[in-house]
Amino acid sequence: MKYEYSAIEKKWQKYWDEHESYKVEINHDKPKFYALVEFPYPSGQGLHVGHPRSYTALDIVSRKKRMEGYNVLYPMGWDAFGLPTENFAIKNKIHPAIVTENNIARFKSQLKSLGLSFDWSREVNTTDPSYYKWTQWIFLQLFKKGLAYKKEMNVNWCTGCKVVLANEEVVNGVCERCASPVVHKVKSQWMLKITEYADKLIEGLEGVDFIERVKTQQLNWIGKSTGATVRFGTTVGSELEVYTTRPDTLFGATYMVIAPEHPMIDQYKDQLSNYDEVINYRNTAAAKSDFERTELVKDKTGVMLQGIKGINPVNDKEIPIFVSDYVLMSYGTGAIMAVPAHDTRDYDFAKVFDLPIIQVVAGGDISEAAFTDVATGTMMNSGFLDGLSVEDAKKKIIEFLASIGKGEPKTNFKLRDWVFSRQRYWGEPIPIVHCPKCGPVAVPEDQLPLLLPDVESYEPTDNGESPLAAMDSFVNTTCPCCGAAAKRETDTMPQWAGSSWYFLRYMDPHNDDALASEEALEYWGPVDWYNGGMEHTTLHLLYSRFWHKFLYDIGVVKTPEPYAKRTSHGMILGEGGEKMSKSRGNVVNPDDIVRDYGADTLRTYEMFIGDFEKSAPWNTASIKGCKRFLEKSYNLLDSVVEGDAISPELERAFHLTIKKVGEDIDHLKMNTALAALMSLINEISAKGSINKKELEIYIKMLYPFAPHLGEEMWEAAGFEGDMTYAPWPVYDEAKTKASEVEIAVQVLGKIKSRVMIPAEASQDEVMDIVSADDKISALLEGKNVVKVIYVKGKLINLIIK
RNA sequence: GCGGAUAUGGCGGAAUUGGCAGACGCGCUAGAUUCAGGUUCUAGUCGGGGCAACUCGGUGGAGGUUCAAGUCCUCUUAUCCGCACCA
Repeated sequence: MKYEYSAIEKKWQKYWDEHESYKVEINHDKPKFYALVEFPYPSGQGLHVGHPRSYTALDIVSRKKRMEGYNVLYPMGWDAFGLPTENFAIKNKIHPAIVTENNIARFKSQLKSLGLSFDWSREVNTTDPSYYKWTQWIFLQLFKKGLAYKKEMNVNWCTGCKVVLANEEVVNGVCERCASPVVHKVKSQWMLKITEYADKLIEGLEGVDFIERVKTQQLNWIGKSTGATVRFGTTVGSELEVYTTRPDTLFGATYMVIAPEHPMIDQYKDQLSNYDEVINYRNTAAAKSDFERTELVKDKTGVMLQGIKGINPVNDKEIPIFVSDYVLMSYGTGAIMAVPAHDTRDYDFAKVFDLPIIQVVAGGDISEAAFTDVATGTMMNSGFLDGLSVEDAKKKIIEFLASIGKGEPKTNFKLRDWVFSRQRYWGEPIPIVHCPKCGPVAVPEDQLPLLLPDVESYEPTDNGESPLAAMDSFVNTTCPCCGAAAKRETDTMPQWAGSSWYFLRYMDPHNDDALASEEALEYWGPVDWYNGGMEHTTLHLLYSRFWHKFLYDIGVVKTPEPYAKRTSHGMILGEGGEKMSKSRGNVVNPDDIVRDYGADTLRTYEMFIGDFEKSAPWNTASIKGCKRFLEKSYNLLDSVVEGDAISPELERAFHLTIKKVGEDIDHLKMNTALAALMSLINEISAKGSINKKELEIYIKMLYPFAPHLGEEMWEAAGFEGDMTYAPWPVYDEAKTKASEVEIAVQVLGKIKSRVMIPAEASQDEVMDIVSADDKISALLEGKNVVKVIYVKGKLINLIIK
């Protein structure tokens, strides 16, 4: 029989659609399993071959879980707000909603052609007012709890997209999306206090099953450090507060540094004899782009303040204060105490300006480099701290500083609050009214969703105002609080908003009274397995954990963490091993592969391509191996014989394969699961026939990988019942063991022979068999066996003299 | 600079976690089938030596631990990915 993949795949896709095969409802009689993949941004380019890698992997997991009796929720939706759509709309004069609709239609038909077992009745779309109603609702809850606030601040302004970017979206000083230079602008922005959740976001990582590098990246991004604030005196009377993680080195502080933007510069303008020089330096530093600033890391620059000195609280010594751009206004207090002997950056600076370097922790060679090891050092040159370990010295100095009112313990984070405003059209309107009397007021919840108005032009404005600001009928309103004339907020939310909670909406997507019902949240939460890309570790994953933790705190969701388990897939690269991109011209379109080889072949190939977590280059030539494997599987139907039990010749192979395939799917090792199935079919081919029972088991194992083919074979072979819920085969551990095994015989660690032995043989019995082996007995001639190492069922190693 | 990962045939990649390196697939070679191309089937395919049984070498490089190392330790090289003056 010829494997007519195209007809088979269309037939079953239609069947699944008509029968709503993967639709699920709450069912308390079954254990639930919630599998989630990151929903795509429906771009104009259509599906990329990278998308199916993640979707197919969790599709396989989901299909197996259904067969194991789980009530499986595997949903899909659209993260559809965003700049590319808006830019396309501007360029082609089509409303972004229409563009979005078209793109979604294309994506959906592409996804359906891959045989993914999504419950399409739960499809969500972040741009749908019935969806963003709840995005806005969550924002209002944050606002009411004081976690959303407006602030005049220096923001990252992308000169290309004409939009404010979050810190997370700026990469090496350029826009992550369009690579245009990013400059700083002062604007009033909505902010979300993610920093308030910094500790909870760290603590929550302990209880979840995330791959290690995801946890590490989140920890690094949050960047918690513990130390102390220390208040130095100054010769102009006031105090200068610094943050340090090394209060133990206070005796070694030989100068101080403040950031160029530090307010004390202007505060003491009159006392500064070189004020002009300092301001000059400040302007030069400000003119440097983020990119230049990072490029010039090694060459320290700065200016000494003339007329003001710092006073070390521990010994009352006067020390100079410098202005330098290696100190950032945005971290700590914008000022540091410099301990060149024990900090690399201070050391570099001290060398440039020829400043004294006083060693206060023993160890290392201070003439060569700063000594920064905190684990081994002992304090020296430090008065009452001398002889203490670094750790003890930290405690003691903090106690001392506290007792004289000059300092206390302090924790700092690298994480900043989330810049939540965007001056663009295609996003959720922020539901706030600005009243001249009452200030910013929440739009009443019964008025949600606050709809995005139809506007003539979506063009971003050069002055940085949102396109919505030009629309008077939207802007002018009355204050919900006092009724006075007021103006609406015209900023919209960033794309990350809708994706920060979409997994909750899947649980109950059509609910108009709540983001999801209590029952649905209780039953489906948390997500049992979430797979997505590494590129979302510090953005989406962190943001959505933050929102979820907030919703937990206000009693909406039932678990403190949204995702019980998180895995990541590697990228699919172009044939040459480079990233697939339009400009390189190496993009593979999944539609072509489906047309030329079939969806099941594409699925199988993407799973077979290599280790799921690593990137792998695409290779069209290799696909045919997977096609052959599916053809061979299909051709099994031609050689079926009767039989209601696994035949003895294949018994062990089947039990081993059931075990291997099942375990490999659970660990996302799809490549080796497929290798095991290929080996099994090779054994079946060698035997020449397959019986009914064997075929049944084989189809069940093949089905999660190639569901269309699985269904077709299941039907053709006349098996009863719904393939989707056919019970997953079980193996018998005892039957995976062979009665006889071949072991390697080593002499002095080198393999010299192989012998067959009974699997349960003792070392003495094995020795008897080995001694009878011609090759070995020849080697043992005239020698003494001084030691024998026997590894059961694997090898025996004879040490002779 | 700091942190993490990776390095195995011509290629993608396996190796039950210290126990027979190269599973599975691609490609390649030879043969069969076919008018031919494609398909399919059979055999072979890490390198050196040998007609062969066999033998020697071999997991980026250099050392080490061990009866035994792709796997553990030390040093080193290359590539990729994070972070990047966070005090």
